[in-house]
Amino acid sequence: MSTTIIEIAQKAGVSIATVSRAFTQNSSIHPDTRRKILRIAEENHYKPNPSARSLSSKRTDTIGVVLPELVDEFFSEIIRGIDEEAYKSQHYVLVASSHSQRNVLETVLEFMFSGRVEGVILMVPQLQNEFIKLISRSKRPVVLIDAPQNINQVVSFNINNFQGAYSVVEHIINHGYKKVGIIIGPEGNCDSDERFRGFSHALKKYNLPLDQDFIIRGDFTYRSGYYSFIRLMSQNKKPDAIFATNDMMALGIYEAARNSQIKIPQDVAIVGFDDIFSSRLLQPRLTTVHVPISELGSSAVRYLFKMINGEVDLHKPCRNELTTGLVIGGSCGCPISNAQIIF
Amino acid sequence: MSTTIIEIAQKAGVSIATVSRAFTQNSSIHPDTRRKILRIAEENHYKPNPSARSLSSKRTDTIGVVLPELVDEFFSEIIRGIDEEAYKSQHYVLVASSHSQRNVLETVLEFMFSGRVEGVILMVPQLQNEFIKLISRSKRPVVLIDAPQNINQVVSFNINNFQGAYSVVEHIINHGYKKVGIIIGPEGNCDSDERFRGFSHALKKYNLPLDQDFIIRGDFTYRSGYYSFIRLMSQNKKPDAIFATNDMMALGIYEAARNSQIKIPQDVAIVGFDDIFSSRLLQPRLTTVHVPISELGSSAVRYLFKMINGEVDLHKPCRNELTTGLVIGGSCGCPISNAQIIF
DNA sequence: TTGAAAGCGCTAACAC
DNA sequence: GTGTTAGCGCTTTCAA
Repeated sequence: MSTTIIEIAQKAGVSIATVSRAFTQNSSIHPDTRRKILRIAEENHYKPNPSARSLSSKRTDTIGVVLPELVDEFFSEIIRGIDEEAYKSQHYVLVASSHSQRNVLETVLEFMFSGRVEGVILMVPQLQNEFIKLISRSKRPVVLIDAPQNINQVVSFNINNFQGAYSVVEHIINHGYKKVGIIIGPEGNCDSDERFRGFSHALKKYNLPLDQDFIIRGDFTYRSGYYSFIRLMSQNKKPDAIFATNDMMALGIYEAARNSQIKIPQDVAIVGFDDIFSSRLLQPRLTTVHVPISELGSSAVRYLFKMINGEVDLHKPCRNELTTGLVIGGSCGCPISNAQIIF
Repeated sequence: MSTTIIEIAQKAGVSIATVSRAFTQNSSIHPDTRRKILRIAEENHYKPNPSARSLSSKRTDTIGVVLPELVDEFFSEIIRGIDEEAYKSQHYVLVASSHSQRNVLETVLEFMFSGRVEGVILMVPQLQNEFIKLISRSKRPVVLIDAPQNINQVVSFNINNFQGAYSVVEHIINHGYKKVGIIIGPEGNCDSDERFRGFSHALKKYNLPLDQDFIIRGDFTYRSGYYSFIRLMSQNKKPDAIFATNDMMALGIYEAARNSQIKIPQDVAIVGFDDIFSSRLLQPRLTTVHVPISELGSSAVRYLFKMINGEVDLHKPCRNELTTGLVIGGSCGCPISNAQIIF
């Protein structure tokens, strides 16, 4: 077959153990011997066989990533963050996006119990109890991305949805709007829930009422933004500002507004959440909450490695919130130029 | 450690060979025996150890995917296509995006020669000869996504850039525009080259001159679209239609046009290429070329499996072009409503 | 259809 | 610092 350790050992005139040592970091071997072996290995295109290596060492140099089906906008950014960090630590990344056809739980189980990976980064929108139990018992480290607030038996990295929502809503309140509506996300979605909490908290802080007529449930899609806006604005009692709990719905709102000749922000102010690329193209530019996506991935990996290396306790719960930022556009009523920033 | 084949063999009262057979597809084993073994395995949370398995069988059930750093818009779609198809064939997907800091060649080599994967899907924007040689000698199958037209020693799946460009340019020519400009992509980029070929061919076909003043080099970025448009339109001799060789540049064009009070399509018609999400938000909607992204990934994987299974020759070059589609918006002058389609 | 046994290529004690 | 050797957990002949 291909070159093995034996061949290299023979050519270098050493034992296979020594060849092995040449390829492992912390092993006592004479620098000259190592150099020689590595040279010969190079010449013979020799690479240690990963299967053999991990069979005897129990290490796989691989981490698993389970991603949900939907979050398109995040996907590439998250993976980028993960891959970059994994690469720094010389690890490979095994991905699995959890199709509808696929049983997510099964995939995770497979990942965790088959010994294919040393740890798992898990991102599932609706986290069931089943998972939590599994994770908290797992012998392999698992780090969640975007875990519900109320889950506290796990390690997770999250966007600070509450703070982000609070600050963007506070921003519009400071503009003087008093009838602030909200289009929330799908039921049971933790991001949506937290963003709603931030919204409510801001209203309360500024003594504004939480009007049920101004709360509409969307599902984070463009389409639902479109129709939710129409519903909100066709009531007798109309909001003067709307917080779309994600940018995608804000895009839908813009179209609906255009179609019904409603001016943003003159007739109604709009703010979003996520700072997706497309939202920068809107006229006026959308005021929204910036989310540090790739950081979410890289932080998760960094922590995962700490767990793998035993620097932190595998089962010590740990919730981490990444700070969001406010992106000011013209949609909230701020007097900025309509011209876009060239990015 | 965790459960091994021996334990299961004992509990089932059979030899380890039989347990092994229960887990492999084409092996002669009594259905009852298999059922029993699988049940016991399930009860004991037993999964065959992948390293051990591939050490003795030479199979890894894993394919490698090397992606370039940039193509964000494609990234998630491509991976989705790949993952879905790989999942159907019970394979895992090992990804590596080739950061600038990383030596792509090295990664590919690692993938191909370390025995970690059974085949590789490779997507690199600028393909050097070094690669081609490597691939055509490789013992492991390699499928390229988006390979230059002139490379014919490899297996590749590509967008039919020529046809796509031809048809969208033909479309504007049919509108009666005679002074058609083009903003091309970065030097040496094969997509850009082919799109330019399609453009030229259409002009020639309809006896329109290929005016050097109407050819500007961009680099596929928003920014370059912006500035290239300004350059084109500040000449004395202005084009009456512009083919932006990707949508991202068309987005930049729209902003530049807005800033300089140039009306699309009244003053100048614009068409793009790629059909990215953001382009659907433009007013008027951009006429562009739709690209079957996820199909690119899944077709590549399907073919890779054929190679892995020995159904096709590893080194028989094979170029595949996926058909593009025309997406008609208002930017070319077509009389469609400004209202967007709700998608 | 099943079992026995020889590896797959490497790592990690343990000796020297 | 280096060699010897016993596995790691599985697949796959070969026999029965």
